[in-house]
Amino acid sequence: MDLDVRRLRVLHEVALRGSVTAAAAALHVTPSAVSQQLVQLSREAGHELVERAGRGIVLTPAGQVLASHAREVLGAVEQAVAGLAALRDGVSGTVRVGAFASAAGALVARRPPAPGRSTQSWTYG
Amino acid sequence: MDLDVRRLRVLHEVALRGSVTAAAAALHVTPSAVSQQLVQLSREAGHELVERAGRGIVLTPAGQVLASHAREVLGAVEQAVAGLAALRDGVSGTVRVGAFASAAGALVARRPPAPGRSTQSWTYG
DNA sequence: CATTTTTACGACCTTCGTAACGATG
DNA sequence: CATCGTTACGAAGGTCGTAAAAATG
Repeated sequence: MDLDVRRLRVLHEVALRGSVTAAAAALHVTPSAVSQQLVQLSREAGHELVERAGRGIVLTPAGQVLASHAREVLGAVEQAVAGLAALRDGVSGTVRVGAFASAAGALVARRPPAPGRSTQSWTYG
Repeated sequence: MDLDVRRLRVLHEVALRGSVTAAAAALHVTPSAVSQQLVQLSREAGHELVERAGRGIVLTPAGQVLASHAREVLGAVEQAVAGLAALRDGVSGTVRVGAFASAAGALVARRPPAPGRSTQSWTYG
């Protein structure tokens, strides 16, 4: 039981758009896939996350709580991806820090890695 | 490409323990599985994350950066799980907020949900 | 009856362990 | 040569789409 990112994204999208169909369209999958992921996620979470309301669905309180946490997780993942992209573009990194020290410093508004330390993580982007 | 939580946990464990074998033991899987997950993760990340150093391995700078972000993601997931557990134990939730208002207030050291709002997330545990 | 969600089912993909191999001190 | 990491490969499990069914206004 690991609360997979993919499933959390599904829940987030359902919460955001208010329907399985709309979430499926946004995620470029079928409503069937979204529905199945929700079943699996609620099994993992130990709570019913959505319930039918008329022709659509609404999130249960547990679903709203988990959706809120899902946004945190997705944000952290997004930051990780941004960190890798920054690394790829040479904003950070061992070798290029010296070459781009001043430019990087202005860009990130943070101190560059201390000399002698081969790597250091700081705010990028 | 979604930077799966399971794979980030593998990287974190490798970073923490300094070897594939030790990480595999901690995760109750074989070194083969850890090695394959690292290959897949580095493919997704677009960076080499580890490199052989003598008989063991060391993280590359990119690996260290991603491992740092992995800790953020894992922390967020952990909070989500804690949130669900708290919900299951009745610390939060729509119906029980009124009944346990003062106890919950003391327990969480935060204001309880405003009356009239059916749900609200705040610090628990 | 149109729309939305869910379920049954099969094809495809992923992941793991075993076993063999390669690398290193 | 003992130990650590990687690769080949097959079995087991997971995920998705199609199609059919169920629910609702």
